[in-house]
Amino acid sequence: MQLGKGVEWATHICTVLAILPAGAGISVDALADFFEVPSAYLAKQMQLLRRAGIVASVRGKGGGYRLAMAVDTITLLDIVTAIEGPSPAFRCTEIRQNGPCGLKRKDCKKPCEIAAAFGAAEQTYRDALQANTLASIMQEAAVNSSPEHMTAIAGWVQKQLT
Amino acid sequence: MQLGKGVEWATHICTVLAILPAGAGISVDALADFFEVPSAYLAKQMQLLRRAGIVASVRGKGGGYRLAMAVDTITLLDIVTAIEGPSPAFRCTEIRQNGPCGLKRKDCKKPCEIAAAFGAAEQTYRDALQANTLASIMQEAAVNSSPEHMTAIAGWVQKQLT
DNA sequence: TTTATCCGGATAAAATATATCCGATTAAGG
DNA sequence: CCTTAATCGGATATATTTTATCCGGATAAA
Repeated sequence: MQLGKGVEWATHICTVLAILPAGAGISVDALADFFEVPSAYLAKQMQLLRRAGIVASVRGKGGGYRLAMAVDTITLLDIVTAIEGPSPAFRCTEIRQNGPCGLKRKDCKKPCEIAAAFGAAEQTYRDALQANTLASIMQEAAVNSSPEHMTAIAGWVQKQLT
Repeated sequence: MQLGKGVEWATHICTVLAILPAGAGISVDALADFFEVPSAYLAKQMQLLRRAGIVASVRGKGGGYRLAMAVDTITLLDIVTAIEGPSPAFRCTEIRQNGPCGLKRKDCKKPCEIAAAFGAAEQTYRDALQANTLASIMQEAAVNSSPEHMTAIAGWVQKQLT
């Protein structure tokens, strides 16, 4: 069970978009350079974020991506769902309906105990992700980072806008 | 992010092994028939369970698989870890060390806030799975199942032992 | 018009999940 | 001892997903 790389990329990128001046955008190529990830593939992940309403894009020269929501309303769950889709990790194929002792479909309106347990566990996972907003992530990062690093990032962002 | 089918299969199969008379075993082919899953592939999953110490196998005629641990000591987490391996779903590739503002490796002894948040969320998931033992799953199933279904399964198991 | 940028689809390579097969090994039973 | 039944382990094959690239089109600024 693995999350795609896009989840890590998208989350880090949201933290960069979060420090953009209001109204400004930044290009996919610039973001790809910043993290040294393939830009063509990153572009795909950015489109997923856009379709989820997390970021917005502006076409044409001087365009780019910016956040489309307030940082305290974007959660890690939002990002994961945007990139990975909403389908749960545990796939119940209803094998209890198979074989010589298989149950009839009408007797399977409720999920089996196993599917229920996995579903509940995944819900705790989603809840934990939802408790982390982009704002809270950035606040922690601000506490843990050196001032030099933060000014370096701010300087790089500034340079992209010229 | 998806769990393999083996997780579902293995969990259901453990519930069948749990109702075997002490010391008895059941073959992979019989288990595959019971759930209508491909036996050759199921055999692979059973080997993973065996290497994890969850089940034991007896070779030769009359052999087969049986549980190797008490039902109240086998958790869903044990089964998932046996089948899927121990590696976490979120893969941190340390992209904070990349690019023009990349951090030095020595400044990255602690995981970043993003990796930490995902790690904590996965821990809640594992904790939730660990809270479900095979015993508790079977107790719930006993409450929810019809007596007819349970006797049908018991009868099928009996037939395999002859 | 030129340049920069996102959009969407087509395509392809790589990795993983799914599935099958077969020889080796082991044990029960005649 | 010999045959038969059964698992083990490795090799192999197929399908699906992930990762990645490319290109033509749309859009907007200079």
